Amino acid sequence: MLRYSRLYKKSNPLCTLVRTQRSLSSVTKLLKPATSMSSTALGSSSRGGDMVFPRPPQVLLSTKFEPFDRSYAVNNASESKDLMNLWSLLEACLHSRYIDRAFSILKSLYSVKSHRSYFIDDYNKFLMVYADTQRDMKELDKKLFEDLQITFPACEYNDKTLAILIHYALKYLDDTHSITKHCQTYFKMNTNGVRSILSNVEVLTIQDYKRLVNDFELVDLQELPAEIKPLVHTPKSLSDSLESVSTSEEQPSSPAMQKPSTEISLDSDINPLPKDVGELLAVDTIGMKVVRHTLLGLSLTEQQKEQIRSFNFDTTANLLNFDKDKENIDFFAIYKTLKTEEEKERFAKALDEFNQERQHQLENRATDAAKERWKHDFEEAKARGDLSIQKKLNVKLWEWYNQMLPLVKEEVSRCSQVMENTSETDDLNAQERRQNKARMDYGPYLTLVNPEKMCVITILELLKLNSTGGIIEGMRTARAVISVGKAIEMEFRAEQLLKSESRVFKDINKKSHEFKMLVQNARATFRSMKIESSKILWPQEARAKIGSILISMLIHVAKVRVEGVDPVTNEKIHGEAPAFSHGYQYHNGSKLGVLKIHRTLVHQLNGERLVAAVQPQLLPMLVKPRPWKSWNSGGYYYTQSSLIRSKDSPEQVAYLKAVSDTGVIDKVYQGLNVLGETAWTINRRVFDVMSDVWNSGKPFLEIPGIQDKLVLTPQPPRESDPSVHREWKLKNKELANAFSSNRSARCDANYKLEIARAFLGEKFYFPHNLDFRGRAYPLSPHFNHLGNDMSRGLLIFWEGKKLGPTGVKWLKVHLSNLFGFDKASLEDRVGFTESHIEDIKDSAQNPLDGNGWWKQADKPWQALATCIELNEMLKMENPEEYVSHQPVHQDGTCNGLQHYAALGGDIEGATQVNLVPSDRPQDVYSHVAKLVVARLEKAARNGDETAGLLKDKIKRKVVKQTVMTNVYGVTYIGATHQIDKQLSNVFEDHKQSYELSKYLTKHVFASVRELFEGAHLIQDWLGECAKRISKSIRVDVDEKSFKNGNKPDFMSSVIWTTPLGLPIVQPYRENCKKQVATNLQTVFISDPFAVNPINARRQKAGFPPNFIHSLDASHMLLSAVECGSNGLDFAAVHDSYWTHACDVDKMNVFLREQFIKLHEVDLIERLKNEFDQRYKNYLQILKIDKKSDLARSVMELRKQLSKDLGRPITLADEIYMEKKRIQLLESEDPEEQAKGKSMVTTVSIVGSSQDNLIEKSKDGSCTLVLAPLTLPQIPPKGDFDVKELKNSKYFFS
Amino acid sequence: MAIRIPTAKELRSIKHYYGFKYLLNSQTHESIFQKLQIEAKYKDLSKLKVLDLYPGPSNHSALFVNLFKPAQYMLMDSRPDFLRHIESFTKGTSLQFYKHDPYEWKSYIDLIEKDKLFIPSIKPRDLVHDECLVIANLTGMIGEGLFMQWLACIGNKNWLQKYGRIRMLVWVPESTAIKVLAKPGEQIRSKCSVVADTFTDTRLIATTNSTSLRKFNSKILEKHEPILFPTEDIWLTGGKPISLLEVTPKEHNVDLDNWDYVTKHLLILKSTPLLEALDSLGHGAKDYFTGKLDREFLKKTAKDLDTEEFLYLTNLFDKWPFKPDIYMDFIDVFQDND
DNA sequence: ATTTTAAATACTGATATAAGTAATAGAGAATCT
DNA sequence: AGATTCTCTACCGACAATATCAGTATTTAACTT
Repeated sequence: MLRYSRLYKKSNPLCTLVRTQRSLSSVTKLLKPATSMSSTALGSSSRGGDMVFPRPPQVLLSTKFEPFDRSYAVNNASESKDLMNLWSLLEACLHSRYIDRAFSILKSLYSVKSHRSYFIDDYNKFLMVYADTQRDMKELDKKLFEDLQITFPACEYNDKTLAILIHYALKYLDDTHSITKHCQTYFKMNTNGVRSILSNVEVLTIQDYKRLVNDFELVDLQELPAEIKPLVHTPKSLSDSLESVSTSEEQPSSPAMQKPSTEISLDSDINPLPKDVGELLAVDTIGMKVVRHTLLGLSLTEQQKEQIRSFNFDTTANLLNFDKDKENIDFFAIYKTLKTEEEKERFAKALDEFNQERQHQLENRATDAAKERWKHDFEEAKARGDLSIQKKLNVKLWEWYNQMLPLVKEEVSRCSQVMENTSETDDLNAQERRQNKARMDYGPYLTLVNPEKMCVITILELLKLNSTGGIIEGMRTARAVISVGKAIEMEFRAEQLLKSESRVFKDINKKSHEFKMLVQNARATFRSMKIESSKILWPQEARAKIGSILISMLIHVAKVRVEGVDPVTNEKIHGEAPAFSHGYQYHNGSKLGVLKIHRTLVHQLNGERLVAAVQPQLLPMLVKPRPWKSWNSGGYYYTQSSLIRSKDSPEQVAYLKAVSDTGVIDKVYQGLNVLGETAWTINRRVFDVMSDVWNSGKPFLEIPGIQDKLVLTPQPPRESDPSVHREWKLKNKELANAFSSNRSARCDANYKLEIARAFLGEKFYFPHNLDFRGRAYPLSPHFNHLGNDMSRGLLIFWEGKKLGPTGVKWLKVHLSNLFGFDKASLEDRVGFTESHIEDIKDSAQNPLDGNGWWKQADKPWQALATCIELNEMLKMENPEEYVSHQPVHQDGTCNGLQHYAALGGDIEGATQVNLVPSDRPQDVYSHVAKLVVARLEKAARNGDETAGLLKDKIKRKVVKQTVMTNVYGVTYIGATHQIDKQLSNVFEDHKQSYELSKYLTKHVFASVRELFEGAHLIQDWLGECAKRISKSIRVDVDEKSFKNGNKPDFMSSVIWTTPLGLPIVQPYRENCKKQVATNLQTVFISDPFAVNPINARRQKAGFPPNFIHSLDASHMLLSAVECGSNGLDFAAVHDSYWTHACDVDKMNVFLREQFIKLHEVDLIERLKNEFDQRYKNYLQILKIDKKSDLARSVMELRKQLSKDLGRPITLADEIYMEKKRIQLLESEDPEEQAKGKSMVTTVSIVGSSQDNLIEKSKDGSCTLVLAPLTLPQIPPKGDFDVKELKNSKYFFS
Repeated sequence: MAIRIPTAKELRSIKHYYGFKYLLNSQTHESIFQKLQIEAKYKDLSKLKVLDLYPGPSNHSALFVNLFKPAQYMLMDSRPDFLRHIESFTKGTSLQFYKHDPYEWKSYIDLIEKDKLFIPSIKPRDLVHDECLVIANLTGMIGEGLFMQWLACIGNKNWLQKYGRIRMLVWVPESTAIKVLAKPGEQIRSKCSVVADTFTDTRLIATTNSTSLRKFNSKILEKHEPILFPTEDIWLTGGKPISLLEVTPKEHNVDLDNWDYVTKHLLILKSTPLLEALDSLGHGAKDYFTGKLDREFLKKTAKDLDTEEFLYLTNLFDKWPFKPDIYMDFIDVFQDND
């Protein structure tokens, strides 16, 4: 073992860790005591009733910069980074059972003092694996004793440790007496009660619970966790089936035993499934029979019944229908025909049961499925004797797979050898030794997923990345290696979850529906716990390394038949070449690693459908997403996703984790769950039309046509002028650009259609998560309701609702809106639709052969869908009876400005964005255009020629983009470009139009400012706050960042809490990327755990829009919750809310109520209070007049101090002193407090000065001083009262 | 009559130099011209046409005219801060001034073909052009890039080089000179030194006497015996050192496209043995080349290769039946269209 | 066996790369003298 | 302290430069006492 730790030291962060200890401790000593900061929390949180604005939890307001939460309670960036790496490595080693190395990692973890109190968690993980391998209780006890007494004396066991001991006692001891004795002891040792021990469901199995309760009667049933109870003690009605089930392991396939209480005839074709899939499956197959039975029991047509009878409910064989020629059951069609609610419910239940299983398969067996397809095609080809030169793609892939597999296995076993130190180390040359050393780094990760899967993943990832990253026939190496690494990691997590789940539940069989539900419930809980416990992500470096290893193996084996021309004989010759080739390309003088795909393979890929590459883990879900319960538990079942998409910012995650389980963001969870629970299906009619268009290969609307290969223009003669050459190059780049954007557009459309096809007739859901501002996005890429018009046109609600009187109206309005006719009153919009009834009918009936009216719409596909819906409706005798599935949108009119107007209280602005009731919708863009024209006219009257030239040219369109982007803080120059784009249509001369644009931009800005005066003051205020915060200094700033005795790095990002309690951390920091060596090349990646200096510019520019977005996100989630709890189906695209036509009126009321509720509180004041708390005691650097009294006294003190110190005083010294002063002031000890009060520092002098210090006196010489961070005063608010919104029907319309 | 040489005093009003550096010591200039043996290279000075690009303060221009009285001496510059200066001091002299941007290819077309103000004679390529000389200062920020393009023009035989092998005297930053003059085996051996080797004879005529002098190839220093001048002679002071190169185009017959591809790619892995480095040339390159080259050669690295060896590899590459499409060798910049 | 010293290795940071500054030009921050 | 030169340039979803070497830090080995 000593040897291991030696080896380990050699190549791991441990050494740096130990190194930094010395310098660290001095820093840690200076930190304020932990108690001092929690007292700064905002009052006591009296949370009553419907609290929309919970107080932010205390941790958020700590003035101490805490990049990580409790388990990351480390405040040194490099240390925390090492910790993350160590954890990741520990996890990997434990999974691969490298006990010794794991133990040495534990030792290094133990040596990190700041982490000491959480060390037991790591130890427990180790203990579990250790116990598993040791198989002897005595040994285990001894080991534990030794470890805790001698090796890790400062570490104390906890209840989980005891749970582990109990579990293994139950497992390894065989006589009742010793089990009882052991367990009794363990229970007595509890630290937080027996219940706490028993709550470790990820340790104890159901069997354990049963034995503890029933057999040994060591604990009472009441002590068990709620979800477990029913499984251990089953109600009478279920006990029979349970009884038979629990013994079924001994008698696996006795037909008699498996006869369930329901009356399904059981055929004897229960295929025992491969062992590793787990017993669950075998049983579920029976479950599927139940599903079929249930479905057949519904009132269906004979045809439908026949469909169901012949449908293979075996999910391993029949997952999603990616087959073009095969028709799956159209569940949606069946569902629609059901008459009674009762039947619908029964159907839903059965479908759900079936889908539960399918979802499980989808997420878990994705790679296997791909492999099976290859194999199938290969064998088919072999059977036909058709292994011709132009092999089918899948045949090739299967061959590659088979050649790659042994290489991977070899490498994996090498890694294992190195890890176990069984390899011969003596007679190795330097090269091999180095390689082995590298294996120490990536080995633990490479051994986690089985080689078969890794091969498949590698192949799939590379194919998927074809033609990405601007490479014409290939991809960027950096992207490839990381993608493969990530995919492996994802697979590992899913596998790990599945394995441990079946471990816990393996003793259980389930037959009856109720019992199954119980198990499901317990499983969900279990999953959540499990997911939470595996919080550690692999370091980017490890991903890149294993990715590169696998890719280089694939490169090595993957060959394609190629054709070439012999330059001498000019004959065609054939040969074999690697399918992938690693090389480089230059871009603006920078090298870029490239993985080229051979042209023949690219052509083949272009011909194939993209089925192979669709990432099956991230499709829409067949069952309701797992509800969000904590920061990383929700969404898919086996694929881990986190509540927010943090941009590699540990800070964001830390703040999120801190509130995750405190209940303050429950509204966020609820809102997301509502979004996730909306069931969708594919609009088959629209799909059919699209499919026709697609297959024609011709360009149509936004679908680009099929294109042949890229043809570049021939090179001009060498001796032509350089400018000609330049033209040629540009031309080619343009061609390539057009080609690849066309290609990617067609790919994108292809993905969408493929996914839509697979989900035809299915019921599915979109799991959501949030971006860092709190806006919601579906997790499934490619195809979702946030997509383009095409995606949206394909989607309808699964549930249908009768239109009713208002529904008819709203459906008509919807169509009008889709045509861009949305500035008129609702009545006029209805009129618009009614005046096109014939067009609608034509469009619906002959979408492609008719007049194609729908194609003229702004959003043609959605318009087509709505036309079809309207057409069906019109067929009804009473249109109000029509059951509609079409989502109807209500869009905020310039939502950002709506929030700004509400914050700023601008009456005129509020009117223009429809916060004020009106009989017509206001159009802010036209209004701004009007204001601009007025300005121009005035200027023209004063003899301004430019104004005269422009004043007739100002249309809504010219200003629209600028007004819109103004909310996002567009700069003067950016806006000029936008306007120039518009004006260049009117003015021929480039120069002139640009000049005019510059001029016009000024007026547009001024007009917007005039209209939204209050809003702009707030925008400025937000910007100023962000600027000051991001340029502020924490008193316990890292000493290392005082590089040249100058300013330290600024480290504080802007952090705030949304009205829903979600903490938001702006992630903008300088990106410090480093080169990391991999097998293929070095790649340039940023370390996600590093904490870098702030990017003040982006912090400042980003804060105003981000703050507004955090508000609109809150508004959306609040509305979602409200709609959800009132039984509405709800979906949203940020500021466009969707529901059934009949519910639009209700939704509108809800969303207005929620908006009012949101803005009733003075959000800006709330924000300032939060800032004042959070950034209390932070310092800023100010420029003050050198001649002022204040400056003089500061200089005086500095002189004095430097005399005492015997050297010139630095900024660092001043900060240090201030830190001391604050420490004293916050001390418990009154004596120290008094000392603090009497202490005078440069900061205290400036702080106590009453002057307005803000950067005055530009002239005259200035001096820099430190001052406490102060934020500017909140600008005055206008008179608009948000309550007026209540009756504004055009607010969202 | 001699042209007055601008003094340092009158240059004081010029504020912006766009990063350009000029040697202002007339004495040094004179010895440079001496060393260059202008009279020997341009036998008939009455036919000599000189194009002076980015002349800036232009005191070397005045000196040149005074010394050699060429048939024509054309200055080309367009930097606002220099315009006034050049205009005023060329007035009434035989110096001509063309107010266009030497960076633009179009400027040359305009000068020669449209305005017909400077017409180089067309000379056969077997000899160096003896009636035309280009003097340029490329010490500014864009300088190095432009210099490399001019070298490429020599390869392409286009731009001014289409009139014959026109010699160029180019002021460049010292770092560029060091790079260009690197020889096989050196650490800094790079594409541009291979280009210079292949298409030109390049001599170091003069360079700043600075500490970084040692970074030059010592053999080159020995052979070329450049004139050394102190840093103080450089106008704007305090900047980086500069060097003067004499670039004499060579006649060549190189398969440029393939050659460019091969050298570019091999030099990325310039210290990796060819055995490995060659593989980055395309799918299966390693197999192809290892079959064609002997083991010892494959142990060499790209930075060790001389011109001939690069040409040999280019030839092999061209004969490769499965060679990749060398015109697809660029990256398609991701651009958003919203 | 322990300490000292030299050699070997690992790690970090700097620099060069290609070769029209893509089309645009002004504000604000960072760096240099 | 003051001028000059970089760096961006509307938010989010989003997606990325690399080889080489000099110089330093650390480890290993070699050697001495």
